[in-house]
Amino acid sequence: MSAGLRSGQVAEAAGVNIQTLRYYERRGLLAEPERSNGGHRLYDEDAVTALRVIKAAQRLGFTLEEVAELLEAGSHRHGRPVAGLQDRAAAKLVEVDAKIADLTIIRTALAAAVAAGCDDLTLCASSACCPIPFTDLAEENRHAGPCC
Amino acid sequence: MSAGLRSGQVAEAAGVNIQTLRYYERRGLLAEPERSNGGHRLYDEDAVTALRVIKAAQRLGFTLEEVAELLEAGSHRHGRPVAGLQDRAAAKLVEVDAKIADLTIIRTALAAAVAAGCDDLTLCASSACCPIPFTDLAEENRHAGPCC
DNA sequence: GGTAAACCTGTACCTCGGTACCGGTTGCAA
DNA sequence: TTGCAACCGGTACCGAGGTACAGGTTTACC
Repeated sequence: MSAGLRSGQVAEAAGVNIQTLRYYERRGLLAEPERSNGGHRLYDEDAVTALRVIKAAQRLGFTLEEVAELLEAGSHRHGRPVAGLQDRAAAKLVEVDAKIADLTIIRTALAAAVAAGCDDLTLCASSACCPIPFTDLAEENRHAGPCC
Repeated sequence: MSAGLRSGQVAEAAGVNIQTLRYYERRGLLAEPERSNGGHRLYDEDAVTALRVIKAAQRLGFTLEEVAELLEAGSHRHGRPVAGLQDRAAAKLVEVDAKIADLTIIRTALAAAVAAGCDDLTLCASSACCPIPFTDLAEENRHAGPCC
């Protein structure tokens, strides 16, 4: 039997590129695996799980840097309290909510543009009866005032 | 009276960097303005509007490339029918809806993680009674099955 | 033992939307 | 006229998350 998974197998199993494995290793997200005599990486099953965790965290909106910190925080929590998953998740929740709110406004504007039959940006911008709230969108002061 | 707006004034008025003006000009998003005898750009008021339009379109989720095409499509629509704002907005609406759906799932997972008091990613991944649906998030087959 | 696929390191490159720096010119006001 | 801010073109760089390629070694199988 083989003494571990080859990098190609791990990449395949986790659905990532082989280069990405090495990239994560460089970034400190993935532990350095054992090596064969010839220097080939030999992973254990946990590596696949680790990759899934990373990908899940990414999908939760964390950057790779944040993921690295989270893994750090989880593994050796000896010393000062690094803000853990708990706190970061709460903070991220706020971010995600904001993003959803943003997208919802955008959705509304898009839907309105479709409904109104807008077909020319510059025309719309000057026609003043166009449902795209240009200025509201351009500036950061979003309060969804009526346009026309 | 001055014969037009200087680039600094336009940048200020539209809330963008001067370099960004030139960048947009290079990308074909902003028309090349008049020049002073010495070669300084002299914009008219429309330039500010144009910038606002670009920024609005960006906030609607269009890339600069798409914005450029939209402006092209709007201005000289002589010849084959380039898909206009109408169609693209509809397509973009679908994208935005998908993004919102994604974020909503993420939101739910984050909220669950906070509620359950998760504080360690790797622990959670192996504990199997953690509310973060790692596999569902990692893979693209999202159907929000229950975790524990 | 031969050979092809997989793997290795290192480095360069990609996209996207800008931003920064450089050395030189112009505009404008005192 | 002098001084300084604003502007010019050109080029390089940022950051995030990878991806690609070159040139060489190792593994696995027949």
